Parts: sequence; C-alpha cells; structure tokens
Amino acid sequence: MTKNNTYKLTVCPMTYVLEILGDKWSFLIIRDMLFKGCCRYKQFIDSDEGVATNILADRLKKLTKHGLITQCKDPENGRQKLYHLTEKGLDLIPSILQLVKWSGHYDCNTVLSEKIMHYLNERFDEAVEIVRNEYLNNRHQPDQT
Amino acid sequence: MTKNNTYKLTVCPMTYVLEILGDKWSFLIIRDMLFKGCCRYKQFIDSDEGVATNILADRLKKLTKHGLITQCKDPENGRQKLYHLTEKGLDLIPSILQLVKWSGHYDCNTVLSEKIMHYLNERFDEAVEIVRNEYLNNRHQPDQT
DNA sequence: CTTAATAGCTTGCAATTTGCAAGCATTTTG
DNA sequence: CAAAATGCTTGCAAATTGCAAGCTATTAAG
Repeated sequence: MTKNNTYKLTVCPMTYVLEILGDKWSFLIIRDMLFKGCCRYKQFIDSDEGVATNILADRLKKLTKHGLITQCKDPENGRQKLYHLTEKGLDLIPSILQLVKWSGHYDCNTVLSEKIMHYLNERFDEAVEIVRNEYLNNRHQPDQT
Repeated sequence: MTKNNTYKLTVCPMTYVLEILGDKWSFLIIRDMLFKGCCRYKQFIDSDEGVATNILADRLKKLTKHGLITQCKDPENGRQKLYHLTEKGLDLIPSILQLVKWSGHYDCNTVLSEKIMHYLNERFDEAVEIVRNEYLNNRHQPDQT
C-alpha cells in the first residue's frame, strides 16, 4: 500500500476531527462564535440557520466534552451562561477559513468581498491572525447582541 | 451586527460546503481518493471505516451531482466504474490538510510523522501541491489495489 | 453456450438521530 | 410576589442510517 516515495503523505487521520465535528451543526456553532460573536444559548438559537434547541444543547455538551469550548456563568446575568472557544477550538480557524474560501469560490450564491478573498488567497496566515485577534479582543464584552 | 471595523471578516459562508460535505462520510470518501488512491466502489467499501453500501452509493451520487467527482466506465473492465476528483474536488485539499493537521495535533491516538508535521506546519502550500500532484500522477493506473 | 463469480448498485426493515413543540427550573424584572 | 427570560429537558413523529438480502450487467470458467 505504502509506496517507497519520499514525499508521499500516506497517513491522513481525519476520523478524530470528524468524530467531533462531522455533522451539520458543530462547525456552524464554532463559526457563529468566531464571526458573529455568539457566546450565549439564545444567540445560537436566534442565529440564521435555525438549530433545534435539543440539538444545540447536545452539541454544546459535546464540544465542551472534547475541549473545544468552555462554559461559565455570566457574571452579569446569573441565568445566562457564556460559551467561549479554547485554544483547541481557536486552532480550527485555519480549517474553517479554508472551508469558507472554498465555499466563496464555488458557491455562486455566496458573495465574498474582494478584500476578504484577497486575504484568503494571498495572505492566509494574516487572515487567521485577524480572525483570532478579533475574537479574543471582543469576547466577554457586555453587549454583543 | 456588522461593526465598522476595517479588518473584520463578518461574512463567513460555510453553509454551502456543509450542505455537500457536512456528514460523517463525504470527507472520508474524498480523503480515500486522495490518500489511498480509491477510485472504485469496492475499494471504498473495503476501506477501513466501513461505510454502508447504500450510504456510499448515495454520497457518490451527491458528490457527482455537486461536481466534486466524476464517474466513468473502466475501459479495462466494463463492470467497474472509475471515480475521479474534479478540479472542484481537488480544491478541497487545503481544507482537508488543515483538518488533518488539527487532528494530528490534538488526537493523542494519532501519530503523524515529523516530516509530515513539518510540511503541514512550515510548508503548507508545498504539501498541498505534493498531494495534488501525487493524485494526478497516480490516477487511472491499471492496478492501484 | 451455460454456469458461476464479481462489481455496483437497490430495496426492505430495524435502530438511531433529528426536528418540533411543550414543559420545567433558575434568575431577573416590575 | 407575579411575570418574563434563559437554558435547558422531555416526548414524539419524521428523517436518516446501518445491515442484510437481492438484483442487474459484465466477465470468467467449464
């Protein structure tokens, strides 16, 4: 099976990531945290895609169990919880941006601004840093509706 | 919702890619084509993960419908079909390699060789080209078991 | 030419997962 | 204290999945 080729990348483990994120909703939850600043249950429910409440609860539990997000009580409102991405979760930004790039390129219904496409095409690593810093700088803010 | 921030990447379309690939099997099928040289029905069935035959047929149909793969008759054996990645499918290599990289980094059961991790970490674009060229050079070969 | 074997599916059915609606506990607001 | 909001949980119908069996077309063997 394995050829004696110096450059051949024969090993390609994806089962781990697909075990955690291989469904319709998990990636979207993380995307909503990164790009829409979602960090509360209600924000995810109100998000465009319309995830069912039991599915959301299940996925948040699963993502927490696998260490991609953390939960804590909102210090400003005790009936709310705050969900935040961990380092492990943030490290999915490159994967997510590649998927976004592919979608933007092949989905004719998607309009990605030229600037964003420029970043994704020519300065990918910068784009990753921008998204990451945006997230880290804006989280925990009192009102992010 | 959209802040007036020059660098904010607010639009993040992932629904398209998740519509096509947002399940347990689709990514694995493409991975098996890229990394294991799978191009026949039986090869996918015999692959480690054990996809059910009806699911495989459904996903191959779906991937074909969305233009990620093509089907043709095997010129050497009329009862076989050959499945090949299109440009659109090959353009998923960066996404897949990012997911592999993340899995390799966070799954302690996964052992990625240092050389592969080096490529993924330091020379990502090269790794993409290597995988792509490997695929293009090796497909259509008479026997790829 | 007949029979058997192989590849690529399709079909039937049970089990799991999803989606929707309703309900419930805790906290805050009036 | 009553009402509303938030973050869930529960029940149930509908959709999806997984397994086994079967079916068709092509090839191989006798």
